Amino acid sequence: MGPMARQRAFDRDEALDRALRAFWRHGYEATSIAELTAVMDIRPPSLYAAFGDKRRLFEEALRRYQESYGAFTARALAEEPTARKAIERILYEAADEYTDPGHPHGCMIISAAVNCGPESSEVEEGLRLKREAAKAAIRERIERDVTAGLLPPSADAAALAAYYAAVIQGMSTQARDGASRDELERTAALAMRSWPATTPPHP
Amino acid sequence: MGPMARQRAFDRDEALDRALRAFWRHGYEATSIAELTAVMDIRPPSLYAAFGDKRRLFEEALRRYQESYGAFTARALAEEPTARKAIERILYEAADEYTDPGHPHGCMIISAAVNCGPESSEVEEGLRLKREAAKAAIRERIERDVTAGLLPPSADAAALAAYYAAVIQGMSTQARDGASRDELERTAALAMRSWPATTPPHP
DNA sequence: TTTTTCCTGTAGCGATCACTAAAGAAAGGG
DNA sequence: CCCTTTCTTTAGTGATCGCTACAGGAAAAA
Repeated sequence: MGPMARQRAFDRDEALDRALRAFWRHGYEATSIAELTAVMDIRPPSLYAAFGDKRRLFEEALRRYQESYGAFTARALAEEPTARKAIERILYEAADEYTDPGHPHGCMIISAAVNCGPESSEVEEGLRLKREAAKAAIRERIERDVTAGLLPPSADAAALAAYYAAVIQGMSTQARDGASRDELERTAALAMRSWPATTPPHP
Repeated sequence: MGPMARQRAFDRDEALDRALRAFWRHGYEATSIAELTAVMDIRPPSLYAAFGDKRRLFEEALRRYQESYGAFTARALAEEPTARKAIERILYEAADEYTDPGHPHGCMIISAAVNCGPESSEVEEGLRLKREAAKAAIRERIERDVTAGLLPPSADAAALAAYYAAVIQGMSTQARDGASRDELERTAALAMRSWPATTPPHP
């Protein structure tokens, strides 16, 4: 065995969580290394040794976001017995999660890379792909219910998925603008009124 | 008469329109003076002499946006005979306008100041107030129809306004992510299914 | 203690940020 | 012609950007 070296003096998990919240609130480009080192309470060399560079720190923070704060959509799609119940649950959990006073409002994947210069267009594109993937997951869940006969064949799964994706993205913007949980729950209730009849029109 | 001076060598209106499109696409902070002078085809001193500074140039571009590309919402609310027709028209015109290949996609007021550092929080707040004003205008238009008896007293004007504001904001995000006009029109159609019955339930 | 190894803080790298001083150039009045 | 005015261009300003060289300190094996 070779000699042991000095150990890290800060909590990597807590530092990552603080970076996550900074990126969540202000976005990728607008969060400077200076602000990151301030909220993480470390100096730049420690940040670069532990996380690589700003891009990799953001990507790791984003992965953690998806596994924690942003995991409720995948959970609902996997656990609920019908597409309708899954989407209803997503909307109401979004109303709760997006307005939680314990962390920044809205969805990080929707709002963390909207205003980007040419140097971070890859970050922008990465988040766009995640939004597309979320919309595709909703569409596939609806298609399953159409195939199973729970929804009429006339139900347009792609259109419904695009519609509910838009509602969710709008709820995120509203939450960032200060909307309350109750207001978002009323939006969720109105959005569910667009759901197609579960019984297909008989011939 | 005093002596006459040298005249401006560039078209101020066209330069403003090009700055507008740059801000529209990349947002306030992510659009640098270097990029602005490049697309406007002028040098920094000409920009500062004609428009003041970056903040004032953005505000003037935003005013022009509201008077041109973004004027369709106010027009619909003022011209249509009912709140329902006004909102339906807004949604379908948004589907068209947000995906117009002749200019950046989405809505500038929704997306131009999402990721802001502490130095441009006033720009962020200014756009937030414009979004709140748009939502309030929708709410007041619905309230007018409730008072006129076109909608049942049970219709929650504030909730409906928040819901349609969220749908519009979601459509803007979808358009920026590459959604087609047809896709947004299907979202508009689905959103209109949440409209309350025009005839109040009789006792 | 000595040695080895890696973390930590200071201090600063080149590049880019928004912005501007200074001087040349264009236009019409005298 | 010259004069005045204001545009234009060149060439920068100090500040901040993401990032890092370097030296010193901490921890454990020898």
